[in-house]
Amino acid sequence: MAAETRLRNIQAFARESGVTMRALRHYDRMGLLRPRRNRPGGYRLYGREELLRLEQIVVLKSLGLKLSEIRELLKNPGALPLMLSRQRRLLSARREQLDRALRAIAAAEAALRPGRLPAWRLIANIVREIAMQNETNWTEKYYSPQARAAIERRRLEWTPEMQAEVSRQWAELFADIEAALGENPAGARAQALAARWRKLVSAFTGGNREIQKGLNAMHADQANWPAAAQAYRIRPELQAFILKALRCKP
Amino acid sequence: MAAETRLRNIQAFARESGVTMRALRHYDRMGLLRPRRNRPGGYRLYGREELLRLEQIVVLKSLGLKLSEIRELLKNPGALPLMLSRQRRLLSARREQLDRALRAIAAAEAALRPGRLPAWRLIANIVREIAMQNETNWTEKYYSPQARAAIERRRLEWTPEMQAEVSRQWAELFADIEAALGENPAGARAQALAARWRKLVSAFTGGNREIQKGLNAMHADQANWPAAAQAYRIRPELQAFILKALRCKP
DNA sequence: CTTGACCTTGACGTTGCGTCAGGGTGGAGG
DNA sequence: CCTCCACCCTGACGCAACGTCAAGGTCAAG
Repeated sequence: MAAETRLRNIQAFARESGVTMRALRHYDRMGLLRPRRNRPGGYRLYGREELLRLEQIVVLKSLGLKLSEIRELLKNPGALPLMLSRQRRLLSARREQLDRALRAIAAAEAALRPGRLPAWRLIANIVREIAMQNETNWTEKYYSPQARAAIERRRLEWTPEMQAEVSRQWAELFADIEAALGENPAGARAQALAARWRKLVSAFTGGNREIQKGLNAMHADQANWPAAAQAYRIRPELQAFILKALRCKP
Repeated sequence: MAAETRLRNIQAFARESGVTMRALRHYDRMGLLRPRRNRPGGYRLYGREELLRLEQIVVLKSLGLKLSEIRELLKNPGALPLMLSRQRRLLSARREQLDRALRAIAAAEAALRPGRLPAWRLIANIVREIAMQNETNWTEKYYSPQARAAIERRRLEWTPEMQAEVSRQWAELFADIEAALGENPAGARAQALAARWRKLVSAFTGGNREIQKGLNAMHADQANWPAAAQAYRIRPELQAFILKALRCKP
């Protein structure tokens, strides 16, 4: 019954701890942090002990743990190592996802900046193109295991900036092809486009024949791509044009 | 009224698009993707057009946009650049937060691995120590602007691995001090601990006098730290011991 | 006509609180 | 003693993006 030195009401405690009153009441109800309820009228009273526990809660919450998990962990601290490694894996995965999104945004912004691509559709394609690099599952159909290993190696070598730059170049190339659609595929401009195309392809394949073969097989089979990949497709008229241009000068 | 080539029921469409039926119904109800409802019986029918729109939705969702934002964006594509930059900033912030959490976990795991720190309290302290590096607000009281700028510069130079490593060393040092509490502060072991302490401090300050002065002021004033920072505190007996040891051989 | 696969809407659960709404408590001033 | 005002309490709904039943229509085949 020794009255603790400093027992505070919920408002004062909230101010000092930086946690809102609502959150404190929430933690109370769910059994995560139970203040004392000595006073008549049912007032919550928080002391030093509660402050310490709350700080542990805040730390664990900042690691992305759910409140229920924190509750169990505080009940049984022995589970800490497991929790940590589980959480590390989870956060790593989340971070990868975030990085992909950031790369995609960077690429899309790069493509928008020159003002040459107001076309909504193309933006979606750029974004996809990057996302594609991770969704290797459905490419199994077209790439040999060696080719996929090579792709994976190359992907690891690329920085996000390089990926964004390449995506930007593809976007520009598509825009330019679109603008040149009516021209003669053997003409100078079309041939310049074909050259850019070859350069970008070899940037992706790294000169690897295996990869190039898979890429060709894939493009020849566009119509049969799974629905999820439809948006990666090159529009038929663009494809026809660039194929003609590429065949002019092998 | 020209019947579209391939109109699918919701189940088939869900399979092909990789989006669950529940999600499709959700998108329908909230006006994000409205399928046709020609058939009697009120069946939802999805065609090629819906597939394209759904793909755009999926892409934007993968960028972390909320469904309501996507709806507005598809209504008004001109807002795309703004949305992208807003989203980039948001995701960057979220990534920083994630990195901090990951660093904290790495440090905590490193401290746990040697099996020398079963003490729950110390773990919390490590975690805090790292989090501290960002919460510079309350350090304004102790550090001069120049010192804070220097701290910020040094923080940017550090890789997450370096931060984790330093945190691990602090944790080990605290554990060793704890174990040596009863010994003579002038003895060989205590002096070795003092040396490690000095090395770690100078690793943090980078030899900068300004920072060191602020750090000293801070530690001298431990009792007055704001509540949110209480967990960073060095336990009094540890502090007393290490101070004695440090003073032995200046 | 029945069966079974497929479809519909409705409603509650999840997570961590924000935000009222309606109503008690407690100490100070009149 | 009464009143006032600051402070406290307990619900209860809302949000985001669906998961997960539940109860009940629809459709093609046998």
